Amino acid sequence: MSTRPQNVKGMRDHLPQAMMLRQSIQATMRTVFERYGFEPLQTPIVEYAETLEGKIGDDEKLIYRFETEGGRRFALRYDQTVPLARVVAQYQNQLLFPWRRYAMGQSYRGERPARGRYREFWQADVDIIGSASPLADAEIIALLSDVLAALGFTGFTTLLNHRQIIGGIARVAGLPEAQAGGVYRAIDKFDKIGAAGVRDELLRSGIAADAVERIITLVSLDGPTDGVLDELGQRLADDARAVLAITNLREIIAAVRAMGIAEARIAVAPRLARGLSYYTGAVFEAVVADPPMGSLLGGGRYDELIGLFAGRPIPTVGLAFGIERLHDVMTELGLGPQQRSVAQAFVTIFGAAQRAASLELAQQLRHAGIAVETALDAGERLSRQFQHADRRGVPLALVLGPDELAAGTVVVKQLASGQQQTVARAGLIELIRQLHATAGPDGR
RNA sequence: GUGCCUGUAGCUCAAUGGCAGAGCGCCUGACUGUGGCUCAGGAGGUUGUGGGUUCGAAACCCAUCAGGCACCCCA
Repeated sequence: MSTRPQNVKGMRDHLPQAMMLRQSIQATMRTVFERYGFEPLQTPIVEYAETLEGKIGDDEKLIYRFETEGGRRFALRYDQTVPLARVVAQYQNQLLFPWRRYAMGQSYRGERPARGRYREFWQADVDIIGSASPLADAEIIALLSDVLAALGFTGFTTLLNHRQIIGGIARVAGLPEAQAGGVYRAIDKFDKIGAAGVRDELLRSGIAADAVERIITLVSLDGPTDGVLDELGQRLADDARAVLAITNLREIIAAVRAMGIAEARIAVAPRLARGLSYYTGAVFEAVVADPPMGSLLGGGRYDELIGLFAGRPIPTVGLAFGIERLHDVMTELGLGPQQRSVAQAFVTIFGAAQRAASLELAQQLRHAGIAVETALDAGERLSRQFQHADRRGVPLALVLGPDELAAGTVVVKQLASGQQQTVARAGLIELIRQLHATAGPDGR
């Protein structure tokens, strides 16, 4: 190995500062997921290539594949939904449905990396497997609202649509199924290129002008949830599947309201198309206006995918949080824990004569549940030890010198302010906890 | 996968074909029980990498790697 050290393109190293945020994101999610009764599941990153092939459509070229000497073909998972389908099929007789499970882990896609998009990325998936009830959809939407709120987001909106509303729009415009895919892709860009841009794109793809206008009118619908649904109901009244879809959305929204989700948090958006490859019912995603970032999460109902593996229909609704995007956006917004160090206190070593006593003090604190970093060089000047602790972002430095040892006390110095106090050993743990509890927003 | 932009010290950036620099950061000391401030001094570069053009390349050309932006698609 003489080459320069270099991480693989599109795959990130997460240094401690970033990891503290990532771990807090995951811990927050785990707490909320379990509060909604979801159980953890973990599956291997590697699957047999055949398991993944034929499930996600044209994007199969993005799957990382490799082959062993013996000719076994493997693939890195592309998402956590297909592995879920495999697990459901494989352990059908051990699982109780409806089954709520969550999974956090990395997936891999050979895409061109960009901001908020990486070749290795973590997702947190939650799914309710084996229920067609609109209450299941509503549970997922309520959960995602709680997760985003718990992470500190205040300005997010969950956009809702339904696969059969989009399908109905295409059908009402008189488009054959073959042309529908292009229409979906065009209208999904609505937020990016606007109504005029979508109109241009549709016209350029050869769709008749009057059909284009009908589509634009429908996908431009915006405003209060019930108003949009009423309007859709009138304009799509001739399409039976769309009518059912609208009823379904009304049921979901009624349940979401019953769960107390604020009206401002949700919006019916006929322009939301998403990757429609396996979605069959409601689809949703959450977006923040500032900073601009693609969707933070996306999901929907897919009643057929798991059946491909299980051999019988298993209706499922779920979503995936994009941990990379949450991480990037939260970093830009300054959300999440601001602490720079996991350690709450730094135990200095005054000199060789106090080394043993300092180590003993550190252990005493650790066993009391306080995260402690110690100095490692008894010969280092105290000033250097303070400097090191402060640079590391440890809020407190403890000094156990000859005077303190003689008096049975410890000096506790708050590095941010420089204030220090001398406390009896008996009161030390209480003082540290107190200072930690009253620490400012930067953990100090 | 396609197109465009960028890459110089740890970081942010100068130097437009002619001696590789600044600010911040870092190290040492002033300061042997107290970091940040101040002052003095110091270290740090294969100009992403490889090739080419040229008397001479950080600069121009080609390739490659990495990052960003727009497509495509998505978390």
